[in-house]
Amino acid sequence: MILPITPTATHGLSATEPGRRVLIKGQHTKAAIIDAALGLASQIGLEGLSIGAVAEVAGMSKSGVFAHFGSREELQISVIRQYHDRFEAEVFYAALQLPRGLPRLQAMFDHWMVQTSAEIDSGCIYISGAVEFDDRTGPVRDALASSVSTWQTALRRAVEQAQSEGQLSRESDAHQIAFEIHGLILALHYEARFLRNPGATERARRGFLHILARYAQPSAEPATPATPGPVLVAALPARQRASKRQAR
Amino acid sequence: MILPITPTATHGLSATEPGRRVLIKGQHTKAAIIDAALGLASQIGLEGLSIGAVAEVAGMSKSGVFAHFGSREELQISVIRQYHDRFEAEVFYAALQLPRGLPRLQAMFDHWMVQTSAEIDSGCIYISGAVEFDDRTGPVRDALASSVSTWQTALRRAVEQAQSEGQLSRESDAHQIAFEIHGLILALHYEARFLRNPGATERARRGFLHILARYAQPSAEPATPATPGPVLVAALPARQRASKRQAR
DNA sequence: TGCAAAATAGAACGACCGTTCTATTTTCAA
DNA sequence: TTGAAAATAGAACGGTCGTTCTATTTTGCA
Repeated sequence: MILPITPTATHGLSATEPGRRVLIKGQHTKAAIIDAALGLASQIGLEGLSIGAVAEVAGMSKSGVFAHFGSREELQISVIRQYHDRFEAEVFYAALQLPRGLPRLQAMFDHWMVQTSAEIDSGCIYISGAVEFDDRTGPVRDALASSVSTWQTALRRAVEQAQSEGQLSRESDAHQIAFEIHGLILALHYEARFLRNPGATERARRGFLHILARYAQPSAEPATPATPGPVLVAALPARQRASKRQAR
Repeated sequence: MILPITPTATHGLSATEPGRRVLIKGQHTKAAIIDAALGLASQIGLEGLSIGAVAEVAGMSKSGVFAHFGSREELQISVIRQYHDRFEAEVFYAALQLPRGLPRLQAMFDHWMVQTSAEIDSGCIYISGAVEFDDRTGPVRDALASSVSTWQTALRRAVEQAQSEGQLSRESDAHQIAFEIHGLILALHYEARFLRNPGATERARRGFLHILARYAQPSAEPATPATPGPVLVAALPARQRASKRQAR
């Protein structure tokens, strides 16, 4: 999956010959700045990102940081791009190792949950950013929306594959299923991070199983949700990792 | 339902005798300021609330606005209290007119959806505020969290009543159901307000019906919750007073 | 009507912001 | 080793912010 975000000078092939590159020092520094900025933005939001604060964390001067980006917006976009890459690697690519259909969809949700749970302390810029750039326009909002949309499309495709595999009802609406899954993640983030309610993780996991049960194969429509029993809960292995590296 | 928010000088019984009060002009002004501030905070968030901007909207001087609150935090808290009252009236009290159990729960969700849909343009401070005050402490966060918790408790109680009425499975977890409903509202807000995806409203509505079906009492009529029709929504008179004190 | 109290305005403060400009230091190919 | 280019620092700018202080106007009971 290719990023829809337009790449800029980030990718570090340095001049002279194409093919031979020496990572100039400035690019190491820039990467370090972006890491620091991502950490900061996760906590206080993209809007809270001040160049002075980033400079302090990175151990540089304001103007030193600024020179790498040319504007605060470009710094914010770099942070979004970095988050996109990380999210893609740890949630999307990691799940691609499993066979398409339900296992892959389950893995996507699991990794998404792991990511979100890790962000209960750090914060998620896909969520905070959505609130901050609700009614704004411009390149930062565009980068954010495009990044989120890419992920949503991938998730929806996984649902559709589970339908083609005959594991989810073909009559159901993949958009609808993705929407309900997204709601679980948002509720998890809200209740765990803001309200500090324990148990939110387990509720999100159960909610996912409910959705699967609700849309499970029986071609018949809604009504009886296939599994009348209590919760059916942790039926599947709460997490399965084939080989890939752990999230953190 | 009593606000858990500690009341301050807002409630306007003016001096001399208790019982006789003349609404002094300052209190009218203060109410107008809070209205202006709520409108502003809905759009740009509680953190974006600047006294200068509020003053401009209210047609006053910065110091004139400031004098009514003594601090920006107190202004923010006043805004939260005002939103709380409005939300309570239009979502909670309005639903109390319907018989307890499923009809009332359905009405709560409907009014919540109406409220949220109206906020697709204006924004919802329960959602934006949660992101802004995630990892902060202090009175503003406390007021916000307390207000949200009050509503969540009311929602959960409505679920429990539907269980006692035999309309939802008694074995199911009311907390879990409320969590899933909350997720739908959050997803609606995210997709409609940030991503501008059409169809989010319909998906939230369907998701709610799915939840009801999933937790329906196996014995009673499942799947068809009261009114299968499209909107059913703005049926009730958006507000009623007088009988306030019920609720428990 | 008078007059204290309340309400409001206006200017100024220190702090932080993004950005610009100018030096200085560091890097690295020739 | 040299020297141009890249990287970084530091000071300063205009702007906005919450808040304070002081002065003026408005209010509403006696």
